[in-house]
This record gives sequence, C-alpha cells and structure tokens, in this order.
Amino acid sequence: MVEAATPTEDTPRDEDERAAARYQIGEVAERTGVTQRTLRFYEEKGLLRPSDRMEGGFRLYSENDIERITQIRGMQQLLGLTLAEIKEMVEAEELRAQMRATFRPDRELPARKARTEKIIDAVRRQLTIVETKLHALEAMQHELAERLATVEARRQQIIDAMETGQPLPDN
Amino acid sequence: MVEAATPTEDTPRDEDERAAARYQIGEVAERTGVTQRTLRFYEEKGLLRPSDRMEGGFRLYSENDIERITQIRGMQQLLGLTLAEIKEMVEAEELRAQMRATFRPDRELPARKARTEKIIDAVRRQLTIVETKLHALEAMQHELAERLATVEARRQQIIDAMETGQPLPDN
DNA sequence: CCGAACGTTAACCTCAACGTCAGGGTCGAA
DNA sequence: TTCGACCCTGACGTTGAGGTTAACGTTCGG
Repeated sequence: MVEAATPTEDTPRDEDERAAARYQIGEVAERTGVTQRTLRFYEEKGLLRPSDRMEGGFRLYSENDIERITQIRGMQQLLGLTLAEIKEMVEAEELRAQMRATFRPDRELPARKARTEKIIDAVRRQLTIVETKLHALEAMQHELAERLATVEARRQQIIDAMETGQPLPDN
Repeated sequence: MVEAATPTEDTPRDEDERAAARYQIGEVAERTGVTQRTLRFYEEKGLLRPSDRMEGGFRLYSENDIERITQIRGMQQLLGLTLAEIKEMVEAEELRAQMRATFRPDRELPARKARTEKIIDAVRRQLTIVETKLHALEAMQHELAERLATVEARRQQIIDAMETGQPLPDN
C-alpha cells in the first residue's frame, strides 16, 4: 500500500459532527474482504450506493457503508439469500436511515408511523428467517452429534478388540 | 399420477431382509421436491448413484437414497456448501455405509480402525461448520432483536405523540 | 401387442454472481 | 507537470446449479 491517492482521511475528532472518514474502493475492499468488482457489482444491483464520490468520480465509502457491506455478506452467506432478496431488506434499512436523518418534522406523524411500521415488518421478516434457519441448524447439529457418538463408540470397540485379543462385540 | 410404470413396489414385510422398496425417479422427485433433472445432475456429479436400475435402464432409488437426497439439500441450503464440498462429505458417508455392510471380517482390525477414524474426522468437520454457522446466526438474531426493540419503541413514541398532543420525545 | 405414461441420454440454454481484461481518467507527491 | 498508484466504465468470460428440448426407449395394464 503506497497511499498514492489518499482521500479525506480525517479522523472524525474535533467539532460536533465532522465530515466522517471516507474510504476509496481499494481500502474498503481490503478491509471487508470483498473485491472491488463485487462492490461495483453491488452498486449496479442497487444494494449499496457509496455515499459520495470525488470530483473525478472515485467512489467514497463511509464507515456506515462498510457496515452495510458486512451486513450484505452475512445475509448472503449465513442466510443464503439472493442479492435480489437482500435488496428488499436493504431498502427497508434505507428507510430507517432516512427517518433518522429527517429533521423531526413533527407534522405528519401518521406518515412517520407508517414508515416505522414498514421497517418493523421488514425486521420481523428477517428475524423469522434467521430463526427458522437456526432451528434447522440445531436439528442438524444434534443429528451430527449423535452420529459422531456412535461412530466413536464403534472405534472404541475396535480398539478394545485389538488390545484384548479378538472378540469384537456383536454391535 | 396414473401409475403406468410401477416398479417393484413390494413393501418390505415378510421374510427377514427383503429386497426393500425401490422407487423410480418420478416418485422420488415428487416425494423429495427436487426435480428429476436435479437428481440426474447429482448423479452426474457423483453425489448420489441410485442403488439400482431396471433392465431397461430406469433408475431405482432406495429409501436410503432418498434420505441422502434430503441430506444433500440440507447441506446446500442450510450450510451453503457447494456440491463439490458436499461430495466430499458424502464420500465419507459412503465409507460408513460400506463398513456397515462389510460382513465383519474381524481380521484387519487396523484397517477398520483407520476407516472409522476417517469417518470421525469427516463428521467432526461437518459439526464444526454447523456450529460456526450457528454462532454467527445467533449473533445475527440478537442484533435483529435489538433493532426490532428500538424501532418498536420509536413507534410507540410516535403513537403517544399522536394521542396526547404533540411532544415527540427528544430521542 | 399396443398405447399412455414414464423414463433415457445428449445437447444446448439460463441465471446469478462475480472475474477478467482493455482503454483510459484521476490523485497526490516530487 | 509528470509519474506511479489508484480508479473508472464497458464488455465479454466463467462457474455453479440446474432448466429445456429433442429424439428415442421402457413398462405395464388392457
């Protein structure tokens, strides 16, 4: 890493709300373990739009964006969702961020409520997916543990037979 | 289902060890929910060789084969393993079946022991994969539960504000 | 022994999720 | 202002996991 094109690498320190650190695609790729191509691809698919660009068009990712990346990866690998499915979830997440940002209009409470409920629904759906998978995996775990136990017992029988002399038990 | 070409549909009942029921590909597909194409494809990839064929070449699957199919599916969908990876696991499983079948040669205990240990290794590997995923999923579950709680709290605040009059709390 | 239902192989197609160039632009330090 | 490291878009290639179609063979009840 030769740090040729270093972006606005200011750590967010002084003042109230600084222009938080932004990273360009190379660093993001390195930090998250996904390739640059994959990041661009996710963007293409509407899953992750880097929060900014430089003058010349270089992508700039925020810390937040990075979190999203790992979130996406988790959904892909842990839950086995397709990118299309993930996109839906992510869009709900988008709403959430958007709401946080909305500077408290206080009028239009019903609209806020509606959006909140949309988010709640989305999170609930995610949660049930996760829990379903969890149960299935627990079942799998038990089955494997059992299998392991019996095979290990079998091994022990063999070892005993080898040591004592001959009589391999009938089962 | 018109049962035109019905295979040896004898339920294993009389005698000691009958030639257990065998099903042809259509029925297997229906029962397992995977397509015929997929079954043939798995065979092509060496994941699942139907235990028999009819004279004319029709595939005949055993109850055991069917179990294997659901096993494969589980590994694919729950664990997100590739068919290549699953093949490895399945091959260990093959060993196990083979051992069961070996009519107790009693000589060559060391060989039996070696094979048993191979199986144990394989099962252990599967188990750690499962457990890793399980942990990751639990983490995800917690995170989602938290998120849900905060969003639900937010909604409650909005509802309160709507009912009482105006003061949306500061956070 | 015939026909409907079922099965066979072989070849080609699709779709998602990237990988891999090619050709060119941008950034920042010297 | 130039150089090396870095990034851009666009287009085509690849891989995994099957779907689809064609042309033909098998089973078995009537």
